[in-house]
Amino acid sequence: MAPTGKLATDLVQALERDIVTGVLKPGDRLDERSLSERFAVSRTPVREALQTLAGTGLVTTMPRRGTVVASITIAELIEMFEVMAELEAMCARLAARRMARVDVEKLFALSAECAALRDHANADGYYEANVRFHEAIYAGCRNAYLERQTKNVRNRLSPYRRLQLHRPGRVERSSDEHADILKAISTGDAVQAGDLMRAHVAVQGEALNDLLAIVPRAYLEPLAS
Amino acid sequence: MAPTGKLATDLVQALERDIVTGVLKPGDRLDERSLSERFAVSRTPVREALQTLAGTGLVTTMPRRGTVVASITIAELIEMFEVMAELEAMCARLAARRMARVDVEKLFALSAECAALRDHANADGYYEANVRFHEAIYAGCRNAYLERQTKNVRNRLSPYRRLQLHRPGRVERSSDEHADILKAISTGDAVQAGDLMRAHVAVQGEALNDLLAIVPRAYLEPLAS
DNA sequence: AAGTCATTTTTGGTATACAAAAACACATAG
DNA sequence: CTATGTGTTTTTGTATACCAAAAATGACTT
Repeated sequence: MAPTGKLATDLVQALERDIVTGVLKPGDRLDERSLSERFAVSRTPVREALQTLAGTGLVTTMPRRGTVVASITIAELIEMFEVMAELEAMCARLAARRMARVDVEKLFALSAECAALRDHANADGYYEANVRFHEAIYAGCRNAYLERQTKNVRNRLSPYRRLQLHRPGRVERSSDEHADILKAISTGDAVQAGDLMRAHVAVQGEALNDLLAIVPRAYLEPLAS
Repeated sequence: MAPTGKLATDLVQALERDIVTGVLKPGDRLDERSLSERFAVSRTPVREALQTLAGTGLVTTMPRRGTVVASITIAELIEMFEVMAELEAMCARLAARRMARVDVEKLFALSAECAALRDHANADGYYEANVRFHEAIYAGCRNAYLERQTKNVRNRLSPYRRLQLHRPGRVERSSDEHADILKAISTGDAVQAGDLMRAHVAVQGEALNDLLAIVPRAYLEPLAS
């Protein structure tokens, strides 16, 4: 009818946001018809959007059985954290060698922002600042491809990462680690920056056993519910 | 009409193969209608396949301007080799720690296969054996996610990698490096295996300046031809 | 009463049709 | 001769209609 002129790309962005921010939880069904009427478009662009999201791994499409927000098994979660730690370490290592002074200044500001929020018992606020700090380091590696890849893994893990910070004492430790990483970067100690970042990320992966006791059931079940 | 029952997934595989093997070269237009009649399907599954390929980065879709086989600029190529080297190094490092003895035996066989082909002036044959050797190491890291990611980067680089081996002396050196990497893996020296693999892959990236003089023009031009 | 098979219903996959935008070509004017 | 503008053509993007397959439900049989 009224050809909206809006692109299917918008759907990808909207759904991605809903998944990353947790509005849509792993395992949630993504019904093509409901989505099409919710966004006031036909099923075709909805299908294309889901296809794209399936490519990034955010949703899982089982042939003839529909698409759901991707659930990750514990084994996959551990694997992804292992890769994530290495990619972030690489970002930090390269950032220590390549980051411009002016960008390091901005990184100091972001670190201060994190530190300011650490005591406010505001885990969500800290989470946002934390994301900005890490993304500034991704950008600092001066490797756009690495930056994209790292953000992609982060996005897939984000529904699970968010829960991590609710563990007691994690915010404080995280903030301290940020300061150490920043110090290594600002002094150009690439190896140290990489090692610290790897540990900073890996500690979340290592805490997966603890996670088992905290996380809602739906987050952990494999795709076949 | 005749409902094929076959999945659009087949199209992805076919196109992927054509791109990876070089039948379709970077910059080639992928016209939806021609593809649909070539594969005897309608435009819908073709579009879905292209959407999927765009997700993996093998093709580039410019809104309203069609999709082409992804061209990579020199800058992107360097970036991707930088990431590739690190991912493969990680695979080798983990493989040295986790690979089963029986799989190491198979790796020895693959290495011997490479060595056997090194003197046959058969660059394509060596290329295939080389791929199998590397993929065996990916599998050996026992991290399916890392394996997928690494294969993905490799696929995107493959049109450019293939040319590397045609450089004089490269096959021989590559084969020697395989032997050294294998030795480190079989003795469980994880750090050494990682470092050797990183160098093994990175040397191709470092040779990009040489590549400039060899590669066909079409391979290097940015998307906007 | 329970299990199995058939039918119905829902939903995913494909094809076709239509609209809009961009590429192309030709013509005309400067 | 070149450059710009308009009309045509090609092609992408979206909508709708159709078909097939799987899940759900109900009836019949054992």
